[in-house]
Amino acid sequence: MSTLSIGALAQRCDTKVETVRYYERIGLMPAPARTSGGHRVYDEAHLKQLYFIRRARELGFPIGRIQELLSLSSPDETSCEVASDIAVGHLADIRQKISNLRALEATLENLLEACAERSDPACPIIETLYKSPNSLVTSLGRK
Amino acid sequence: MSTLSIGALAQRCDTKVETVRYYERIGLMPAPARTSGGHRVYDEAHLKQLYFIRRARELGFPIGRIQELLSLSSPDETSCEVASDIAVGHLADIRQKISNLRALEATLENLLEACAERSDPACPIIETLYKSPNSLVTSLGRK
DNA sequence: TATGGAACCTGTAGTCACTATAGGTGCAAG
DNA sequence: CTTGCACCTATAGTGACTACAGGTTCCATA
Repeated sequence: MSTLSIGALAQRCDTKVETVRYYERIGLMPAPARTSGGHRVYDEAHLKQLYFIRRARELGFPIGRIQELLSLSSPDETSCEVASDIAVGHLADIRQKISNLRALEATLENLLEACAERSDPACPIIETLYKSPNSLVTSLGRK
Repeated sequence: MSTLSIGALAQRCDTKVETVRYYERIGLMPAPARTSGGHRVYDEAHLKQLYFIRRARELGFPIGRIQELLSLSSPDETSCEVASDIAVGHLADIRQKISNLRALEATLENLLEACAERSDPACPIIETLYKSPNSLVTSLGRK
């Protein structure tokens, strides 16, 4: 029954108006009805879908994966297994990123410690960056 | 004495040729000499600078920060303090990212556990994403 | 010296997920 | 009826590259 303008919809989902239009442009949100003047008119179904999208984005799912998740919305066993697979893959990505960032963190900590303790005038950060080309960071996983 | 083609330079720094040209275009690398036919000719100084840039990128420094670090290359105390400040800021960014990712990791783990234990036919991942609009993830830092 | 093919050149567009701007139009309250 | 905010489209910008198209140069071999 209740309809929403794009601004009201965006506000309810903690999104920007431009983002909603962007989702429509890329086909992530369906095109809504329009007023005679051309303003977009949304309904409850749009609201639910935008919630879904925003929550999935909050969890870091890329838009392609969200498309897949949206296409699984008939709740049977198969779709849950597919959704789990998508989430497992995403979790693996997140863990890889965490471990890469931790390696960076350790390296930077070491460099800063060297700066604090330095005796000669050269800056250990600058010096280290100029040094030989083998990897600074102990083990960065492939992307 | 020794000079390098763009391909040789890129290979030595584990970079792609296109990336080297990109760095030149945005002013991160100086424009090198050219052969009569227009091919770029690099020297030792370019090699060192590209090493520097790639190592800093490996550490996740954004290009703007690398510009700043490059401008500090006269090694006196002041420059070391500025470099440390840049690194401290960068370290803070990294730690923020790590903590955001850990929150995501925990949320996804919970969702996957719910999928494994589910009794009704609905998929907990899909269901959760459709639910109310307050934040799924316990505490995500701003930015 | 001729030639073939790899490496190089420029310029442009695509990636991801938005964000921002310019220049205009609709709508609803007062 | 007017004001002014919300809305509209279209386009370009972000970061750090990557990829392509269509052409040119270099150099090692025959």
